[in-house]
Amino acid sequence: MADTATSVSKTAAVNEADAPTEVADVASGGSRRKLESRRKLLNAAQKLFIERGYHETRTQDISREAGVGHGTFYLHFDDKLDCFLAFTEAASNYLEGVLKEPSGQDLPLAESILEIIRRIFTYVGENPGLVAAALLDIDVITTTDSKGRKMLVDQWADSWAEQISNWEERGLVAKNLDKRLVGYMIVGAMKHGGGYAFRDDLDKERVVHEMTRMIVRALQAN
Amino acid sequence: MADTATSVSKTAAVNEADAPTEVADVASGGSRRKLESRRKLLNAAQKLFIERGYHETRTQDISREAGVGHGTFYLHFDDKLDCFLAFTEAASNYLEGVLKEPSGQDLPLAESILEIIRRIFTYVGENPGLVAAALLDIDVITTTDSKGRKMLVDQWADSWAEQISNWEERGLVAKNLDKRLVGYMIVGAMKHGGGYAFRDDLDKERVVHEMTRMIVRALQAN
Amino acid sequence: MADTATSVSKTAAVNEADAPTEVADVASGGSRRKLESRRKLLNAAQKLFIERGYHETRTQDISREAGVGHGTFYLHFDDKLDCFLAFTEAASNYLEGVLKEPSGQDLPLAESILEIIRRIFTYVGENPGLVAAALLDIDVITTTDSKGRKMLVDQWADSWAEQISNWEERGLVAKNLDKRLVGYMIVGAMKHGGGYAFRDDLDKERVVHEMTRMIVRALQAN
Amino acid sequence: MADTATSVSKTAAVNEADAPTEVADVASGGSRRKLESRRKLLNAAQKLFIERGYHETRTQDISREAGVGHGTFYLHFDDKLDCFLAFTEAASNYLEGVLKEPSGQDLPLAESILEIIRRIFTYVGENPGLVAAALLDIDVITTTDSKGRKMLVDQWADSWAEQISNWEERGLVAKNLDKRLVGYMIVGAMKHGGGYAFRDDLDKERVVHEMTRMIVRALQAN
DNA sequence: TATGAATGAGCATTCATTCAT
DNA sequence: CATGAATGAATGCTCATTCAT
Repeated sequence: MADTATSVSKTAAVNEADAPTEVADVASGGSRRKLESRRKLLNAAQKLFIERGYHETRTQDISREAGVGHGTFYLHFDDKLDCFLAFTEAASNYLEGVLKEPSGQDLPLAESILEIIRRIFTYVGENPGLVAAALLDIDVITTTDSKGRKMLVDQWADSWAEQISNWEERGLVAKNLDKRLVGYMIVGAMKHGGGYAFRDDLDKERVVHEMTRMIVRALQAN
Repeated sequence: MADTATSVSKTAAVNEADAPTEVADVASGGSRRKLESRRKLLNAAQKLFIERGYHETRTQDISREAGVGHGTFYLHFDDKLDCFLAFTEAASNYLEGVLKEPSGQDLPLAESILEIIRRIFTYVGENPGLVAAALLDIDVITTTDSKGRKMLVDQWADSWAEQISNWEERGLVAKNLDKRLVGYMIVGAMKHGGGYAFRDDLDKERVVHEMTRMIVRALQAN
Repeated sequence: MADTATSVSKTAAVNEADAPTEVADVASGGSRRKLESRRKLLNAAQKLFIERGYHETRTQDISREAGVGHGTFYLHFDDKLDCFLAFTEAASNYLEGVLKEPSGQDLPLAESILEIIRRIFTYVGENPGLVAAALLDIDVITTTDSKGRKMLVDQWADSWAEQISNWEERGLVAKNLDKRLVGYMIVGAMKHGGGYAFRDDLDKERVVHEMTRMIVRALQAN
Repeated sequence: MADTATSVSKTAAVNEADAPTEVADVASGGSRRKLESRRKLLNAAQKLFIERGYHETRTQDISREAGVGHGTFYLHFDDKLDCFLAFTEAASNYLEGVLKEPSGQDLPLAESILEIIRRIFTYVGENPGLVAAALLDIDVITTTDSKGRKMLVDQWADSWAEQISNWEERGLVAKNLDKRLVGYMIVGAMKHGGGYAFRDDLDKERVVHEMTRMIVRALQAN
């Protein structure tokens, strides 16, 4: 009776029960069914957004791919963007996590960043296209939309800014940087650099190292 | 009276009035009229793409804004993307130019880059939103579309790659960089960093310097 | 404790709370629960149909407003129209009653009609919007629908026709009237006149008198 | 060359070029074509709104029935209601006209009203269902909608109110009537009475006379 | 009985593109 | 060259109704 958990698809965990607010034990009857639908939808959304991009994906396609009725889509999402953002959320959460728990507390900067970037690339590798899609199409909508929804780019830039503050306090990076600006620059660099590496199928390890080296240098004090 | 026409998309001034000086040489009667329409359309396109983005701009709006019949639009552009690319071209040309003629031949790297970035920001400042729009919405379409049209991001990344090769030969930057990758990273950094700076109205001079410093460091050998 | 239930749609009070007195006679356990649901639904329906009209009211809204599951709606009504008609019934019954028992048997016509109209307006006043809504939206569906359901307008016109026959026999109104036609005319006049009076918040007493006067005159022999 | 006129479908003139604002002589090229489309659309709308009512008529059906592309519909009307109102306009105009030019200036009231009602019935007879449809479905939308569009019922009640004022000045009707209220009552009476007469195919002449008699009496002073 | 998740036909509306004039 | 009316496939979203639990 206790802890039925049902923590659906874990692992690289894209669309797992998205932060089961209510401690998620039972998920009795209908609730379980609903969760199941949502998961299907999210999986389908992931697949299609990645393959085709935001504008080229129809809400109907998502429903069909998910194998549920089209009405069901709107049972779970307010609108198309809401679905996109939900799809994005997993990536967002992971990416944020990667930055928040800088592996070893006292690693030198270079190693921290290497670790971060390697993790990101691993994640990206395991969730092919996810990040690329999540980051790319996002521009479609002006950074923050009318309903105040924040795009992944912005969320991630914030995370970087925070992490850089962190490093600054520990004297690892140059002082007086505009962290936000730097955050955006790094996100942009990784997004476009990563996108290119992905498309042209560059050697991952090399890319990871090259990116790391550049970012480390860029951040250094001297 | 002499020296007419052809000035469409030439220098910093993208589609500016270009004072339809008079009759004159190259352009035959009809051709001049055609050029005039195209110019109007491009001006309108620029305005709208910048204000609203690619997807939020209708071809009809462009025609209306330009004050020409809607059919005229398709007299000058194959399709909507063609128009977007034409609008983008001015920026592309300028941006490429900025990178190709690194002001003084023998400036130290830092100064070259400062110069480049300053020029870009000046250009951006003079053509508000142009670059932002040109770079941003582009993601919408997967980098290179079915007709093989290349997006500004890619063009520009290429330009940087070339310039970096250049610097490498002169021993100004680290060796063995994957120039393309670095090109994309810089473009991404500038795009997102610049976008943020623009939106939050940061102090231009400061941004220019911070960006420069970061890029210079990132490229340096040691 | 005696005399319970069944009071749904009985008198002036349409779906009022009807103080679920206690257990008691007729209604078996389950039945009482069912009645309770139905009452909630009818109250919600009344509120919403009046506030928004037929087409602007969703069956889902009714269920939610009633605080019952949406499935429950279809446990009590065949379809949306069925619910609308049930809501309408109370008004219908009352209206019919008003016409059937012309208070004093031997009042002069003018007083009978005054009485009728006053009662109607009182009823309407006590059930704000009820009649208006019940009468108005009805047109939406062609007078008598495929399932042979009769709209309030028609029912009421019939009642008037009957009553006019009555008066005719007693020599109070002109002879040879097409009673049905007259019935419809009166209903129409009251519906639109009443609707206007309601919307513009005219003085009730004055409206009652003016309507009475007009209808009395219209019916008189000479 | 002068006066090309093309005064389309005249007669009981439902959808004729709807008040050709610009004196409508030429209607050169495209303009003529556009007018033609609009007429087709309006004719189709009339047919369908009458046959099926507002809610049961799809904008697509109208386009198909008109033999034009569906997009064309929105070239001529802002939305579905706009189309309905346009369809209604002809009736509105005619009805208003009937009331505004009370044939002989000095006819006795009974004859004026007889004339009015006869005209209306003739019009209705010649445009089967038009008025019925125009008046009926209208309730669907709360009298005056969000865009401030006024329904036929209200327009017509206004016209009657005006005409009654007129008669009052000439001492033909009772004094101190609330003309608006009376206007609505008459419209309601005619709408529902007429609807009934129409549905049950009553003898027109008899209905006209009976209605006239009732209205005349209702309005008289004594 | 009650529930609410699921359904899918249906709908108003948009917009890139074509083409007769 | 220019025009703008016409087009219709496409799309996001709704909602009355069903049904498994």
